[in-house]
Amino acid sequence: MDAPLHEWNLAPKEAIALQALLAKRLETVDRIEPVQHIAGVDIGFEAGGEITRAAVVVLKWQPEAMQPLALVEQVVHRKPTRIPYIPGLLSFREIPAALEAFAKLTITPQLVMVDGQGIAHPRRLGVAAHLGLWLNLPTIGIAKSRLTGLHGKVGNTRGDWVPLTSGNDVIGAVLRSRANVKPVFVSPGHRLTLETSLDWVVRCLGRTKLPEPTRLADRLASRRDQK
DNA sequence: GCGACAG
DNA sequence: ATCTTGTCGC
Repeated sequence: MDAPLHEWNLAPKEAIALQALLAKRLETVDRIEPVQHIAGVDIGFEAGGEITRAAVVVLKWQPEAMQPLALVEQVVHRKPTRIPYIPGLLSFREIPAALEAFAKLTITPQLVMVDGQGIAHPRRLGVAAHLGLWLNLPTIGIAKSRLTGLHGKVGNTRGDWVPLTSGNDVIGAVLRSRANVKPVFVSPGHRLTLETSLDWVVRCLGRTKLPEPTRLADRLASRRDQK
């Protein structure tokens, strides 16, 4: 990569231009190694937003076991927040802390699930897509609400989904991950198709709304007694 | 000009 | 995201 990826304090105008450039580097086909470990990422804020907190969990994928996902590593990393939240520019605020958290891991996952959008973004570079480029790993965005795109009604059966579109493009899916609960917005980030992304999200679902990787990362982040 | 707007 | 208790429902 030779574009100024190291810039996390760009003015909004420059950040927006960089997103458009980086989006062209995303790989939209499956390029994923045999999955042995899956990471889940969740970023939150403390002290009125002054501190950014990144929580990363690594789960072992063992499809033949009764419990196919087992927690094997977890990291919580904090660092001062540099820029405010601006819709569409979330990755510039969250990724610095996420990268430092990943640097602390002893295991390198083959797949990463992120709390936020993948390509379901105005310039096709949500936080999951942006992070995928940095890590050079397949990523999937799982967001709890919509940022952009249009969609029809989703069935109420677990696994039902409808496409999330932008003009003639399908940029993601609205997935009913659990009956009677608001659906989640799934979109590929880097090195995966939407179909493969949905497969993995569904495979990682327990009886909860969020797939295990991001659910456990969320839970880890909210625990008040981590070191 | 008027809304919408991931976390 | 975060500030925050109890409470309704499967």
